[in-house]
Parts: sequence; C-alpha cells; structure tokens
Amino acid sequence: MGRWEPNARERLQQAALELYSERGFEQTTVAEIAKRAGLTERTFFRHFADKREVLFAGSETLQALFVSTAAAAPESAAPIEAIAAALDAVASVFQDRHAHSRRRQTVIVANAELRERELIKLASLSAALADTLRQRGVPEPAASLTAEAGIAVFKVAFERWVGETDGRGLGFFIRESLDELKVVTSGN
Amino acid sequence: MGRWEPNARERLQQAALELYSERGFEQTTVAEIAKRAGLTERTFFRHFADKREVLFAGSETLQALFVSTAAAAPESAAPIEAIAAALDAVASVFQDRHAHSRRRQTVIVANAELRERELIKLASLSAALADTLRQRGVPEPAASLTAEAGIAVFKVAFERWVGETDGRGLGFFIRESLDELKVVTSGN
DNA sequence: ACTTTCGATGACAGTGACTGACATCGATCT
DNA sequence: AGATCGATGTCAGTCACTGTCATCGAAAGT
Repeated sequence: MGRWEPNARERLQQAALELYSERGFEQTTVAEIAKRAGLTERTFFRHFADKREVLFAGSETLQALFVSTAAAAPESAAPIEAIAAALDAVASVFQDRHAHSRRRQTVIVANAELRERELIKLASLSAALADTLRQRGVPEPAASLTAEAGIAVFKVAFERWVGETDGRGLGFFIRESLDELKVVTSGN
Repeated sequence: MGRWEPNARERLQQAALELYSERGFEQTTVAEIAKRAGLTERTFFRHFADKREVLFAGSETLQALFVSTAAAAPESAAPIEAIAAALDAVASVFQDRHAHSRRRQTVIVANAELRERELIKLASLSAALADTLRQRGVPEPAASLTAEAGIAVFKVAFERWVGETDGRGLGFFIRESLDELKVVTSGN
C-alpha cells in the first residue's frame, strides 16, 4: 500500500464525507480523514485549501456550466430568461444525485462553517452570472439583481428538492420557485 | 491601567477595525488586538466567539429591527410590501453611518473569511424574515423567496450606497433596487 | 537495463486561532 | 472588615494550516 495508490483526491473526499456524517464536522480531524484515505495530513492540504473545501470540489464545474449556459442564451432572451435557462441546465446535472446530495446537505446544514462556505460559493456563482449578464449588455443594478434572484431561486428549490423523497426532480422545484418569485415580486 | 477600564468590548471592536484596516485581517493576530485594547487574548474570546465576529457586533440589533418592522406591517400588506417597509426602516439606521460603513466594508470585502461571515449574517436575516412572513400566513415557497428577494435588494443597494460619495441615502438605493427587481422578474 | 527527471507524497517544525481550568482582582453588599 | 461575584489574567493544550526539505516511484530518455 502507501504511496501511488490512484485517486488520492477522491479517496480524501469520500473519507471526509463519511467521517463528517458519522461524527460530525467539528469532531473530525484532518489527520483522521487522511488516515482513512491512506495518506497524511500534509497531503490533504495539498489537495484541498482547508477542511471545508473537501466538500465543495465540484463547485467550479457547476459555475462553469451555469455561466456557459447563461451566456449561450439567444440575444433576444430577457435577462431572467437567460438565468432560467442556466437553472434548467444545472437541474439536469443533479438528476441522479439525489441520495448523494441529501447526505452531503445534511452534513453542511449541521455546521455553521460549512454553511458559510456554501453561501460564498453561491455568492461567487451570483457574481459570475451578473458578469455574464453585463457582457450581454444588461446594466446595473439589473444585472446583479437578476443574478441574485436566480441564485435565490436555486437555493430555495434545492432545499425543497433535497428534502423531498418523491420522484420530482430539481427542475420541477426550480420552475415552481421561479414562477412563485414572479408572483411575489409583482407587488400584490 | 489594566483591569476595570470600562467598555472593554467597544475597545476591542475599535482596535480590531483599526488593525484590520491598517495591515489586513490575516496579518493581524488576536493578541495584537487585545494588546491595543489593553487586554489579553483570552479576554477577547470572552467577548467575541472568534476573530471575525468582532466586526459583526450589531447584527442581532439589525435583525431585530428588520423582523419587528416586517411583523408590524398591516395585515393587508402584501409580503413584498412588508419586506419593503422593513428595508426602509433599516435604511434610516444607516443614515449617519456612511463613513463607518465604508471603512468596515472595505475590510470585509478584502477578505474571504469575513465575506463568508457577512453572508451567513444575511442568510440568518433572510431566515428570520421568512419566519415572520410564515407567521403572517404566507405559504412556502413564497415566504422564503420573498425574504431572499428582500435580502438581495438589501445587498445590492448597500453595495452601491457604500460605493457612492454623493449624498444619496441608503433608502434611495433600496427603492431603486426594489423597483428594478420588479422590472427584471416580470419576464421581459 | 541504467539513469535522469519530476510530480506526488512523507516527515517535521512552527504559527496562530481557540478552549478549558484555575487563580486573582476589584467593585459591591452586608 | 469580610464575603461575594463577575470580569480579567495565566497557563497549558489541541488542532487547522504552512514552509521546507527529503524521498519515493513512475515515465522518459539513453
């Protein structure tokens, strides 16, 4: 065993999720994660910036999908429509990940530091979307507000989707939330 | 000097803001903050849960104002109107704090950990507002979405207000952003 | 096959945030 | 004066995270 077993990064992610689930985030030390993965603490920090980041490995990919889909919307599309298209694309990615998402979200919700990290990932997403809208000619504050509204829809929809055991996909909750947001902001 | 000088908490807050401004958040140790305040590191942690929290002392007060104002809106008011009333009330609190807000925000924006903390404070606000709306009979997901939309408006407006040197108050930017949100979510 | 190269890992020492336990000060009450 | 009690100081300890250097092992070149 030892060095050169493949997939060190993935082993660390799995070990971390397991341990965070079993005993909680605070009660888990990085040394324990590394040990379960057959590595050392120092190697953990070569793969992940900190103890939280190991749970957020896919976020760059998600952001790239978000942005590229929004950017690919036809020029005629309203800002909110470009965001809606991006939300739909993202929803399909979570198609077969309900069980994993639920497990991961349970860990995150149970710890304030992890919630903070999740929030800044979503804020980064919002900033990237606002950038995309600005490049499409949308002025401020409309660009930032549309992006924030889109992320709000994602947050609420994701939360509801993770909590459900029915077969309804994330896309359903996203459409529901987006429609509801429109009703709610119309002012009466 | 030494023990029993009054206002230990306030001295710590001021020392922290000064040092974070001068050399940055990461380059400041808690021991240095405590020393400038004439106290010890251990005492710092008796007043504030961690190194970040010292910048967010007023957040409970702000949340209380937010919630009580929203709750006090007439029953006939639409959810978004109750939130708008709360936003207006909060804006008036920042009336004479532009210089201080700007200084504080400069520090926060410069550091990811501080941004995370700010985001979870805003998320806590959003959750409290959603609770208030639910108590007013607003169902989900409308309650959460309205609250999130309100916080989005606050975020964008606050950012613009802090960046301006004109005399326009936070209330101006809040009304501007709220109006723009309504336009942007209407779908075209 | 032998050597060289080079990225990934290990080993180790160090800093600083944060905590628990206990001692001490000083204002207030009796 | 003595008792009380909250706020502070002291000290030891854990753990996240970093810098540095040694070492391993695969792959490429000879």
